[in-house]
Parts: sequence; C-alpha cells; structure tokens
Amino acid sequence: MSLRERKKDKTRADLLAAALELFEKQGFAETTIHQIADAVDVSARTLLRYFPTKEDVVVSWVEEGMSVFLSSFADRPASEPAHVSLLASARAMLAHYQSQAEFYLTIERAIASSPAIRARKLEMSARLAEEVTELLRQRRGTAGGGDWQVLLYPALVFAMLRAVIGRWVAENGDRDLLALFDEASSLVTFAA
Amino acid sequence: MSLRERKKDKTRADLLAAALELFEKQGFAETTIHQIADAVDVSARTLLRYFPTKEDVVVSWVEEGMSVFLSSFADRPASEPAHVSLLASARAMLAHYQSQAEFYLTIERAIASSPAIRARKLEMSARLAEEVTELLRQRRGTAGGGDWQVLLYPALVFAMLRAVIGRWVAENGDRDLLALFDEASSLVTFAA
DNA sequence: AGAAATTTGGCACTGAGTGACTTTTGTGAA
DNA sequence: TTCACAAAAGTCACTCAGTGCCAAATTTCT
Repeated sequence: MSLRERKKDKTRADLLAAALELFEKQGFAETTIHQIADAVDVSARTLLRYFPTKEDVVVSWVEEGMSVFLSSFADRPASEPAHVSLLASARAMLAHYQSQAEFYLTIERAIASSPAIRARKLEMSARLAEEVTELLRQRRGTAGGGDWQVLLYPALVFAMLRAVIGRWVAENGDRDLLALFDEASSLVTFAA
Repeated sequence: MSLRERKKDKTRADLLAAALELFEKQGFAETTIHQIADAVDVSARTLLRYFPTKEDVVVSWVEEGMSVFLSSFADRPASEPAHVSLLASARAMLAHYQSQAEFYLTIERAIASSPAIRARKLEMSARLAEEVTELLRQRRGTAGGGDWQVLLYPALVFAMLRAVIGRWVAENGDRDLLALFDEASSLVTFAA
C-alpha cells in the first residue's frame, strides 16, 4: 500500500473520529463541517471530497457491512429458497458487526442519535433491499420465488436487521448480535 | 371555517400542486424553493412557514395516512395479539389510501422519484414504528406480547406497508391496495 | 370603521455543497 | 537525486436551504 493510500485511509479514519466526538459532544446539527475538518487539519473542501455529505462521514461506514451481506449472498446457491439465502446473509453481516463490535456500536449510536443521519441510513438500506430484489429476480429463470417473495422478503429481512441492531445498541452491545437475531427470527415464518 | 383557514388550506394545496409539477418536470434537486413559491405567488419565506423543508412539501401529506393508522390502532382492544392489531390498522390505512387513490399515487410517485424525499419518508415511517412500539409496551401491563414482538412486529408491518405501496405505485395503482396487502401478508406468519 | 392579532414579506445571515483554478505533495523514470 | 507528471489538497466565489427579526399587509372582532 502506497504512502498516498495510507494517508487517505488515515484522513478518512481521523475525520470519522473527529466527527463522532463532536457529534456526541454538541450534536449533529450543531456541528459544522468546518469544525470537523479543522480538528483534522484539513480544509472543509477536502472533507467533502472524502464524504459527499456531512451525514456520510458517519453513515458511509456501514457500507462495509452491506458489502459483507452482498458477497455472502452471492455465494448462496441460486436454487436455495429466497428467505434461506437472505437469513444466512443477514447472519453473515451480523457476524461481521460482532467481530468489530466496538466500532459498529459507536457508529450505530451516532446514527441513532440524529434523525438526519438515520434518514440517510434508512435510504441506503432501502437501496440495498432493492438491489437484493434485483438479484433474486435474476435467479428466477432457474429457481423461483414468486413476485412477492422477491420484493417482500428482502424488505422484511432488512427491517429485522434494523430492529436487531437497534436493540443491540440500546442494550449497549451486551448481548451477542447473532443470538438476538435468532431470537427475533424465531418469531417470523416465511412461506416457501 | 374562517376565510383565514380556507386561504391557508388553499395555499398548502397550491404549493403541493406546484411542487409536484416542478419536481416531475425538472426533478427534485433541480427545483428551488423559490420556483415553487413563485408559482403560487408567495414568498419563499412563507413556503418555509408552511413546510419546514423542501422535502416536506410532498412528504408531510403522508402524515394523514399515518394518523389513520394510529387512530385505528387506538380502537383495537388491548387484549388483542400485537400482530392482529397491527395488520388491522395497516389495512385501515391502506383503505384510506385507496379511497384517495389518485392523490396518494401522485404523492408516492414523487416520493419514489427522489432519494432525498424517500429518506425523509423512511425516517417518518421509522418514527411511527417506534411510536407504535411504545403503545404496545403500554399494553403490556394488561395483555402482553414479549419484548421482541413489541419491537419487531411494528417494524415488519411497516416494511410490508412500504413494499405494498411500492408495488402499487410501480403498477400505476391498477390493483387494489388491500388485495395486494393480503397477498403479501399471506406469505408471512407472526408467532403469537 | 378601527384596534388587535395573525399572516406575510423582506432582509441579512449561517452553513452545506459545487465548480473552477492554483498550489502542494507523492510517484516513477532518468 | 532530480525532474516531470499525476493525484490530492487548498482557495475562492457561488447557489441554495433554512432561520431570526422586524415591518407591512390582511383578517378578525368589537
């Protein structure tokens, strides 16, 4: 990894750290992009090149979790029922969260604390659900899942994920994410 | 109803109409608050007194639907299982949508067309889910529902609602919302 | 008609975000 | 090492959303 890339990674991480600290101390709306940038000795313009919006300084980090979901999903056999693949990939993603529990706990706390950031995350999550719907549709040539499954099941699984993560955060990460997820998913049955 | 109130209602409605038209023609991001206000012969300052943000010019109108959900929910017996109440109130809300199909179709189309508006709506929907969770918790003294039901079921039902409305919009309102909802809900079973 | 209350407009301001241009800094070859 | 090139960072000027404040207009009530 080149010096350039290492510096970029460091700046990204520093910006996140500074943002989290300021958001916690003063709140999201009360913190300016300029303050965050100053704390890292970088211009506001540069911050906005790293992150397209103020929300993204925090929320972009959940994309990693989402890519874990997607790559797990890609590995599932196309012959598998939709809901089985989805639940398996959800568990894979949560395992990733659990493996960096402190990190994601901090981020999710910041997300939960501000309506604006939360809105952005919900939008990302909705977009991901649509992407997964599309992937399921492409399966349909081979193994199906009706029109509804393909649309509904991703939406429901992501709603479950949000609920589970929400509770995890509310309980300060005391319990295991996968255990929480299994408790939740035992209450819902998907038609095959 | 006084002249003042009638005028206010008219201005609200005019602003919505102007916004929808401009958003459709040029897109949400490309339309300024000023353009919307001009189209209604009102100052931008006034627009922002009617609607706190540009997104709200469109999205605030779904609050009516939400209040239908809530008032239906309040009428359900507290002894009823959580998911029964939730599904019943969801149907009540969709019946309201269906009764003003053209109106909601137009609005939901605009919402779907812009990530920013969609994010706002998702946030509102998440907030409503939390409110309903709170109401369910208050039931628990009398008739229960475990900790998980109370958190998870509202989240899932609202996810179902979004999926159903999404499909309804995608199909141009051709099919009946309640029929769509029943199709969707037949694929999911909630543990009692 | 006229005083009181409410609504609207105008203005100045902050902060997010963008585009264009210049300066700095890392990279790769001679 | 040094020098040319590319990538990144900074600067500046700008647009637009949103807010607070005060003055002008409009509605309401007497």
